[in-house]
Amino acid sequence: MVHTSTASRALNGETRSMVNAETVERVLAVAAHLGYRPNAVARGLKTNRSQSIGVLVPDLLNPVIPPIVRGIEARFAEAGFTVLLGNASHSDERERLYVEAMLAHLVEGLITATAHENDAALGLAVKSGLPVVLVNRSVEDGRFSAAIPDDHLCISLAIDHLVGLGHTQIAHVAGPPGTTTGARRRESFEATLRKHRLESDPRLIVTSNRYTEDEGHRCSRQLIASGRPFTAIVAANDMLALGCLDALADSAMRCPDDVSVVGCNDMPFTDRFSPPLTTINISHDALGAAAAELLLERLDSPQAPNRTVVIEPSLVVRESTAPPLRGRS
Amino acid sequence: MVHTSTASRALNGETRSMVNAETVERVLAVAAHLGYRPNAVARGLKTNRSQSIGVLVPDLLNPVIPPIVRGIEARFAEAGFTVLLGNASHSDERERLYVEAMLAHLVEGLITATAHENDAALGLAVKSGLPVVLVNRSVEDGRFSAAIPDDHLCISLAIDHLVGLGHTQIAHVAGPPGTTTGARRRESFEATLRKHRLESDPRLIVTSNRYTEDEGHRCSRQLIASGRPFTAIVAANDMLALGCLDALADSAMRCPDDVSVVGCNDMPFTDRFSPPLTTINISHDALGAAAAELLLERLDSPQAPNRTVVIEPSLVVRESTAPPLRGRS
DNA sequence: ATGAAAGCGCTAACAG
DNA sequence: CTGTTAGCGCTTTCAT
Repeated sequence: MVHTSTASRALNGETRSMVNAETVERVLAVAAHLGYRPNAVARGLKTNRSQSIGVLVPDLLNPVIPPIVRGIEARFAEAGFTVLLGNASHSDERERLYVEAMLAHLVEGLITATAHENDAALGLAVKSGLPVVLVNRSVEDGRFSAAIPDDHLCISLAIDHLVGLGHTQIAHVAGPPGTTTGARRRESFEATLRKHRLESDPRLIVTSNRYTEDEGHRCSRQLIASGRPFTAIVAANDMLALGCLDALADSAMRCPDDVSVVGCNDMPFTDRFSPPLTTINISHDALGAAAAELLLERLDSPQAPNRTVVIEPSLVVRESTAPPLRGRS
Repeated sequence: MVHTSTASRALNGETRSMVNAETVERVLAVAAHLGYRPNAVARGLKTNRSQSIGVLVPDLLNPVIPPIVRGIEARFAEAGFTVLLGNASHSDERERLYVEAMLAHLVEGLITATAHENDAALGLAVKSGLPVVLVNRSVEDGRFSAAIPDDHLCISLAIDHLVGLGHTQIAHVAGPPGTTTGARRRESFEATLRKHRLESDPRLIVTSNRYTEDEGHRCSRQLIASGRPFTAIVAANDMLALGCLDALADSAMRCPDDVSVVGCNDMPFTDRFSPPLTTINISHDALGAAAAELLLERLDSPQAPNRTVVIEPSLVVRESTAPPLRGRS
């Protein structure tokens, strides 16, 4: 027979060295025989380490989210952590509730893809001393580590491509200004046009309120209704781009013959749309994996300074872009 | 001042009635003031109720999975439970690891979309006395409650539609035989053809090994190579249908002119494919919600008999189906 | 190298 | 109605 503390030491890899090799073997054998499973809850209570983290997402149905979650989850599974998932459904209230629940379950850290300005839930997490890493979206202050795409490069790849095709009248359907992706891509849009010495007409920039097809549709209609000529649209993401395609079809404008469209994200099946969408590929898996790595780093050394990992996007040319037709405006 | 047990009783809705209303108020006020958050881990240790459940999925990147998870998660969030998510990546080993981890975290139940024949992880969960509910896929024994689509209706809706259009030579790209969706849909395919008094040619049924585009492609090529004439394909799901579309294009056969294709699931964006895919809509949200309800039921009354909730699918006609061309075979 | 004892934060039984 | 006591299963001093 052997006492519980010895057994505990034998079972735990970190303390195994403290105990006689032979005893270790005996304990392990008996444990296996009994189908003993250490109780993570009891351990967590004692050690304050639940071996779990929280992952908060705005909407699982947004196609960019599952690969991010997968990336996070794969890395943490490897590290022996389980993932508590919260789908905030774009509700601040539910977001807060999830953070509360995760805190109650003593998650050791939180990765969130929900960050937006004045994020109360984030404030709560920080106040409670919970390590937080941002993924996909960031916020402007430096309180967090984050894994984000290079928003500027996303837009400049799109514009460079269009300019290379000969476009000079390029419109932008911008993302929600409360998100860094929305705000930064919009800034980059204007900056990149300037770089190409193209005029940036404010009427050719319409801002969406959400990243949805409907909003893309509404914004594009507004663009068309403005009467300002344009031969290409850069949409802040693929969902908006889809809405653009619909609006063009409504107005009997052909894509890419009359208007080229570039999306962003390269979500699944964009290659199968009609026309197949030219877009900017972002590896959302890599985003998730990088966020996981950042949080693991932070758990390891809580004092380390915040870091931002920037994932580099790439242009994917398909059939929604073509040179502008001559003689049209 | 008031003692911890009184505070505990005041804080807990179930026992609140045991304590003076005025005291309750004082406790609540102080708790709020202190930002007190009950420690779910400690409570779990004492009560053996972790207020969490496990959700095991084969692959988050499969478009039918996120809505299922969302459905489950929404219902359980409402009930005050958190969700531990495990992405098994089609690996039995990882599946087992997740079940172990979830057991260690004392989840109160498990919902899994990974069920397949000889599922070791499921066996482990059952042996450990963990309530398990199956979603999307089922297994043939009666050990589990399950929320599944009406597989037979899925296929008969597809075939009825094709027969209505005039097709008589209908092929089937079947799903993996180890899954109930694969096996049952295949049986239903043969049964429904018989119902219509159509010959079921074994060479016009090809079985895939996984629900992927590639497998759909491979199976369709095999169908074409067989030399047997057919004017329509019923694919066991949309991913396989996508592969069919590709294989037809490879062989310079047009869809729907030469061959009609029907998928199953109505995953996101199927309406935007070229051609837009005729398919069978299954509400995966409802599947998830039903599974959640079944597990909650079970947690409430552990002795209740197993139930299977069957979600009714519906036909969505788009442009990948048309009457067969006359004079062709 | 192992045993003994205490305690993580909470709740449940038992008094009072 | 409220306080006291004990203990969930584990880890961690502290002794031995």
